[in-house]
Amino acid sequence: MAIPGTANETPSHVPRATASMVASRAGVSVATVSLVASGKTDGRVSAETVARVQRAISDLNYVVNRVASSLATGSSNFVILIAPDISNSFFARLIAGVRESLGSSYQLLLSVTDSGQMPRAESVRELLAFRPAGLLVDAPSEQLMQSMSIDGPIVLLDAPGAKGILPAVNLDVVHGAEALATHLAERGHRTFAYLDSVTATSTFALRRTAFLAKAQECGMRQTEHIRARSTIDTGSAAAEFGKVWPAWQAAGVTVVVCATDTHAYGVLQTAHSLGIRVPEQLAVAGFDDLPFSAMSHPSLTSVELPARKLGRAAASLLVALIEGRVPEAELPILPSRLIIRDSTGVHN
Amino acid sequence: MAIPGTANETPSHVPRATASMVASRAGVSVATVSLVASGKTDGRVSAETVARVQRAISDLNYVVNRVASSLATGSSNFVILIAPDISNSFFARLIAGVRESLGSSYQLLLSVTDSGQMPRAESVRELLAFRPAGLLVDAPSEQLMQSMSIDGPIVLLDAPGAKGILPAVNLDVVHGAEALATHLAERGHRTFAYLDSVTATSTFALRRTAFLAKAQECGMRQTEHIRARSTIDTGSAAAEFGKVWPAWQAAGVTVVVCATDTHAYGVLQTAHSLGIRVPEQLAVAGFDDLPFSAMSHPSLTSVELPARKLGRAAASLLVALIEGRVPEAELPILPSRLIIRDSTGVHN
DNA sequence: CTGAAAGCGCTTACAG
DNA sequence: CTGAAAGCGCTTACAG
Repeated sequence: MAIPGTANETPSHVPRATASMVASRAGVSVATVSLVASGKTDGRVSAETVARVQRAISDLNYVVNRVASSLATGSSNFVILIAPDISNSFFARLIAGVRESLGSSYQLLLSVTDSGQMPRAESVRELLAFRPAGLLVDAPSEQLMQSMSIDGPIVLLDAPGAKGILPAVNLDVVHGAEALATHLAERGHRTFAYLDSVTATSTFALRRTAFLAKAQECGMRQTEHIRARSTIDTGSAAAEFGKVWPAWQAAGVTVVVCATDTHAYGVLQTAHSLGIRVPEQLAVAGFDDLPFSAMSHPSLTSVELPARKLGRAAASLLVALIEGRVPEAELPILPSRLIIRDSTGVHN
Repeated sequence: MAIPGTANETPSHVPRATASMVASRAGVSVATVSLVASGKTDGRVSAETVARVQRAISDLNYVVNRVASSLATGSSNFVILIAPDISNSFFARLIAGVRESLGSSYQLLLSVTDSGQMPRAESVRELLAFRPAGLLVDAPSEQLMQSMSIDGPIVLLDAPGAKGILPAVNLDVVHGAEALATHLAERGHRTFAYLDSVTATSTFALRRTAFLAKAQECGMRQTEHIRARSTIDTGSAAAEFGKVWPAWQAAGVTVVVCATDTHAYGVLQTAHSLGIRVPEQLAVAGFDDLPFSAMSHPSLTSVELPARKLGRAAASLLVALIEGRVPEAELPILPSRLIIRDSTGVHN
């Protein structure tokens, strides 16, 4: 079979039209073509000329070469969002929010880091080499924040450690984590375990420390074997939980708190296959409140994080920076909310 | 609070270093800087000069401006993947596969269409204006395939209708869909309903038609109210199922087949809240075999689609096209596989 | 209202 | 081994 568009079929690559081709077809200069193509004709180009150029543009299927115009103007119209893990509906909502604020003025392009990896300073530099109008970096590590030099509009998302280093929009993870600790203490839990993410993202550090602090304040205790880690992946979390459960059980653990709902799903899965009853024998909770958490078995108690608002706020701050406007002095901190469901249901 | 890096703090934007700044610091020409920066020095630049230029490069933190080099060479080193819906672990695997084939030679950037939308021809053109090295388009509509002009390396993924129009890598959805129909017929089902995606993606059309054909061949029948649609979203699917269930029930439907597992989760959710027992009263099945399908309640029967392999095959074809190599004549069709779980468990 | 020309920051023959 | 120069396709003052 001949593959369409490849060498074994004579591709017939029509060379892309340039402004000068349009110019000669319309009988004008490239300067005029540029004006027409970018809609800057008001009081500068006669209506008749505009019409003639537009005809030539559509005849030739001309599209302005963004590479050339970026170079000429020193600016571009796309924004890159660097995200550590995209296989998560948290991101779908985040992206939707970013889109809302970006509107039609900027194209959004995503750069996804490899699974379980953090965005690296090196890849940020490579991306910057494309000269995006701005950069959004989700959940960067402390290290990345330190090593990033400010040379262009950039906004961090969900980067609680960014204070004073770079502009950032954050979630109020702390209140949600505290509400969770209080809730568990009220249900009578005394010994908990924490299943963390392997990445050194500061949002995860904050989720953990905020929960731990409040839990201790409420009289809950941790044992030596209190903490385990896995990548943000149901399978890995399930395996990790299976490995540490014997030690946790021996230590009297009655509730496992997970860095993300995705981790929690893994715990539910292994608990189910080991015959551990949830929530009677073991309570489980997570962060994110992914849509699936309402329908897992049992449904999952989770700290809801306002992903869409986060995206919206971050992108609108970025646009302000790009356009040289001074953003409102106070950056919003978006509230989190505890959603109580069956996985922490009984135990009193 | 002063926002770091913004106008209210005197940003101190260090202007980015250019090749000519490096050149004057190292006491060489920009041509030589270019050679050193791109590693083309073999037998062309003396070791001593190379070292001197490299010092200047690191002193000034110089990074080649990709915009300028793209314009100069007429080519870039990034690939854009256009995807209709990313909030789905199918994509995490697809992307991982694409990455594997792209290696370190090309940067991958994703462009996500709005939820429930198909990639539009217009946005493809806008993206092309950035002059990527190549384009990957996942699950395009028939219409998009028709209207896309071949002017650069492009590969479609999961586009069964692309035959002969553009190069594409496809999944063998048909066998999986047929296996599902056979399985359901063996379980004694006679009347089925189909919950489809709203988008006009050809992969969804193929899933449906392949299933329908085989189901009829096996003696199953459809009623007038056989088909419903929703976006690829658990909540919408749940709502849609709730709306059509009375009609389906009246028609004697005993099994609902869904275009994606995400749809199926919605059906499970509504079934649960309506007190419909799955699988005793209603069997449910989907396509994709997302990780969650192994742990939903009940676990979900699904047609597994090899996302990672799809990504790998598509990207390696694209790289071949970019580099002007003639790809193997025969494009692989990647096999699908029926995974039978509890949601179609009994009923005999 | 329109065009000639400089310049964005690179790369690549071409001379030397 | 090294540099001067042209050119990639635009945009934007500047003249007219």
